[in-house]
Amino acid sequence: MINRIKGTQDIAFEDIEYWQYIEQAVRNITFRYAYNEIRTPIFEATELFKRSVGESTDVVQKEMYTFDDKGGRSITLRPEGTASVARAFIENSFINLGSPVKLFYMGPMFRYEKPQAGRLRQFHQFGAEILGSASPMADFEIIELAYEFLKEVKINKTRLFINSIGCPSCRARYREALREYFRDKVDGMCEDCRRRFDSNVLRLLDCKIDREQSENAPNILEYLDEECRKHFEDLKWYLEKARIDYEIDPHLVRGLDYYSRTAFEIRSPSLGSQDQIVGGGRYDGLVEVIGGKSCPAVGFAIGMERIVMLLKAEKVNIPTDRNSEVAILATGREESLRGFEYARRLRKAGISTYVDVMERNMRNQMKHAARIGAKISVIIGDEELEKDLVTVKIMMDGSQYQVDGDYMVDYIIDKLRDI
RNA sequence: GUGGUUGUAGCUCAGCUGGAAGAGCGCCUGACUGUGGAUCAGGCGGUCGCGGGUUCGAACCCCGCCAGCCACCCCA
Repeated sequence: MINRIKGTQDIAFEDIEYWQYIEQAVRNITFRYAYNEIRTPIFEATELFKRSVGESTDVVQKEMYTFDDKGGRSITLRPEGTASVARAFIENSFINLGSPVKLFYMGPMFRYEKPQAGRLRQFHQFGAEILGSASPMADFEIIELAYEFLKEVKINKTRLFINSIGCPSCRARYREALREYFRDKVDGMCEDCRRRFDSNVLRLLDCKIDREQSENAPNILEYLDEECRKHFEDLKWYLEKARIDYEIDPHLVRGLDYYSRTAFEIRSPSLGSQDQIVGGGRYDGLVEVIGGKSCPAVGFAIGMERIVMLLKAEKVNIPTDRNSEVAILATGREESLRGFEYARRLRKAGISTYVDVMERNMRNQMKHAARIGAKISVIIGDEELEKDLVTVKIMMDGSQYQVDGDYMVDYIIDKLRDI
């Protein structure tokens, strides 16, 4: 027996309905916000992710699926979507389409991590990006879009956290202040913190073990320069006016290197420890880092399996169109031939039609028709064959009607309307 | 990557101190001569996660590995 790869999943039947529901919501919301879909390759040159995500991040250091292809090129299965979008933006000169460029994507991402509920090695993200606008209006729209998406799929109990991590120069000053603050504390802190003191001081803030140590730490918001502060104030103003509740979390430090100024997350109390469903922020430096002309940008990514988990946890009703509408049951060779003919007519009329292909008796065909949720069964036995009739059975109440074969399709369309 | 926990039929799970692999549900078939969700009967289906070891004998004990789950790390 060959099993699926660790951290991957097969999605079918009941589960696939959640995905189709979510994908439909993505299409609805992005259409209404006038975003354009982009599909990039799921693998890219390794260098792209090293440069954009950041050499020092966990994603690049230990979570990438990287291999050499037969030409000796280092290839990596994309661990996230933004880098590819930025690359495509530069490579195809989308900037000439007029700024800003609003894009969305959805699809599989790959990270070599230890799986647990809500965290997989192949997982799926829906993301949106605005490239070309430095305005807090763009930050606002991105957050609003994520917010409206959650409303669209009927997830309610979420909390939005925002922060600003400033521009590189604010951050440099803040880093100094943090080092000053932690200098005499770090020896008593956990091993990770001691390591991060040098490599990434900001990360000391969200250490769960040494939480109390950072309680009185300097707040990054007090180290923002005038422009960054204004940007953050404007974003908050738009959020407040739109009545989108937010909480400021000065410890919110996004993991990926390319973020600047706005960082935000949406978390849900209905999930376990993997409770973050949306992560996003501004990444004004990214496009330049991977070789384009400097271009401000902001975006988010939403974890689709976490949305599925939430829909289940919150018992959101998912519409289903899985049931076939009509099942064709025939009792013999000639009858079956006629059955296929009638099935073609029904399908041509756009009706989902199931044909039994098991050569079993009427009872068992009927049993199966009921099982798959057929609303109507069309019975073709020797009598119907001879008289060019069909017997139409309404499964819900068991009522039956003999109908001329030529009128069958119209008759069934009519009946389906009432069911 | 670290720690904990679980793994027996498609699903949910029994299986005593180590002594012939089971039930319910589902699936297929029949009772029903052309009619479903009911009943009854029969059948298919298991290398007991995998591999070693201990033992006369292992689903059960020991070791390793694999996979799921939980927490950490990190993140969506």
